[in-house]
Amino acid sequence: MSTSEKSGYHHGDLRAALLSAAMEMLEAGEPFSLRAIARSAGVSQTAPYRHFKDRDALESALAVEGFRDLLASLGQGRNPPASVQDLAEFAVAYVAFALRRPALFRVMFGKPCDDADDERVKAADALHELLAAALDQVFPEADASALASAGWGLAHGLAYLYLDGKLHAESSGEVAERVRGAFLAIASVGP
Amino acid sequence: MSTSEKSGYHHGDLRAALLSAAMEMLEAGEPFSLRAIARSAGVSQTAPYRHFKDRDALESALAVEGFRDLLASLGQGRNPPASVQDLAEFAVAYVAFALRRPALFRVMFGKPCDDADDERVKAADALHELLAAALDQVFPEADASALASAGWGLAHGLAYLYLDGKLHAESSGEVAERVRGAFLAIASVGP
DNA sequence: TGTACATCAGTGAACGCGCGTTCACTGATGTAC
DNA sequence: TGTACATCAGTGAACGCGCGTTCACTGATGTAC
Repeated sequence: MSTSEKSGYHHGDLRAALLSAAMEMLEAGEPFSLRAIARSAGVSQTAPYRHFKDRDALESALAVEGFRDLLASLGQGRNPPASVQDLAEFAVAYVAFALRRPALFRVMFGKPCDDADDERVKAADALHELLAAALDQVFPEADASALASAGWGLAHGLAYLYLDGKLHAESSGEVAERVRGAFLAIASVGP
Repeated sequence: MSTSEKSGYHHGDLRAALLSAAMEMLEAGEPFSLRAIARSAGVSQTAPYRHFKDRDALESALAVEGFRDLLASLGQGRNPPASVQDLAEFAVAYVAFALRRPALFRVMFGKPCDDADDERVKAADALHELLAAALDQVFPEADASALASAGWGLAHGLAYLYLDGKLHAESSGEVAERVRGAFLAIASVGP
């Protein structure tokens, strides 16, 4: 951030360049390493250490960006949810994000949060809160926390099951339909 | 299997010994590699190649064992489910398994199934079918497939969220309670 | 305005690491006659 | 029963790999006087 703003230095803004190179590599499904990123940013393999303490730091920065993007795609073009159907669309968007950017999704969630990285923890929490707020809006009388965990868990689990090939679908449209169906099915069985 | 039965050979049953060494290492949270497993089985580092084509083959064998164990712990000491409460206990058991054997759980689910490995695919399918059957038993009139995906997704997602530190709980008892709560909460909101 | 100095971004060579896999081999077990 | 042979489980050395990280460095940018 602070680094990103001064430009005109040697490289201009290596930090941002490294992050976007890393994103591209993740997107392309290439294996992710400091050296590869440096290479792809056209810079010596030790240059990243100017901007990131170590591999983990870079990974966390990516995760933070990922959480922001995910939040954005959950929110964009959507009114506050008012019905179970609206909530199902959250799940659909969540799974779609995971399938659109699988490697990034794995980086975001793939390891226990290091409590050390404030930004990362905050970004994950923001997601949780968004979901809780959405559920609270639709079911103000229910236990929002339990519902939020359930909604999140459901979307998250379906995302991973599709990602890991345990559930199968032909197209992204079919995935969306299945996710919607699962969400509505479980929300309507009642005790 | 065929190999496991003849004993009195050089080692007796290296295949089984390697698998159980691998399990122990996973259980102990140690990084998993062919060499480490060979070492820990007290055998030269190339010996495993007698029994497993490559790393993937060994990993798949572990996954298959894992699926069997998971199926067993879902079934054991349980009558066929008759209510939403019973189903919630499935989810509780599922998440408990994941938290009890996190590294194994990641091996089981951590990568797209290679269609090549029949046993592995079958083991994963067996799990899916068990869940579908359970749900069908409780809600015979509903769309069992959508419900099964939902139930599985919910349990799977909660498992990963706890595993990756995105949800937190003090004790395994608390996890169980939260999972149960989430499951019952979402199953009772109705449309 | 010009010079001397401090700061700091990026370099290039090198370290040690464990890994998966191959190869030609040794030596124990089982089998045919 | 004993010998000759085939089979196959396990050995040991070696390959090439990319990785994260360190180190002392160079050279460009900004700053004080």
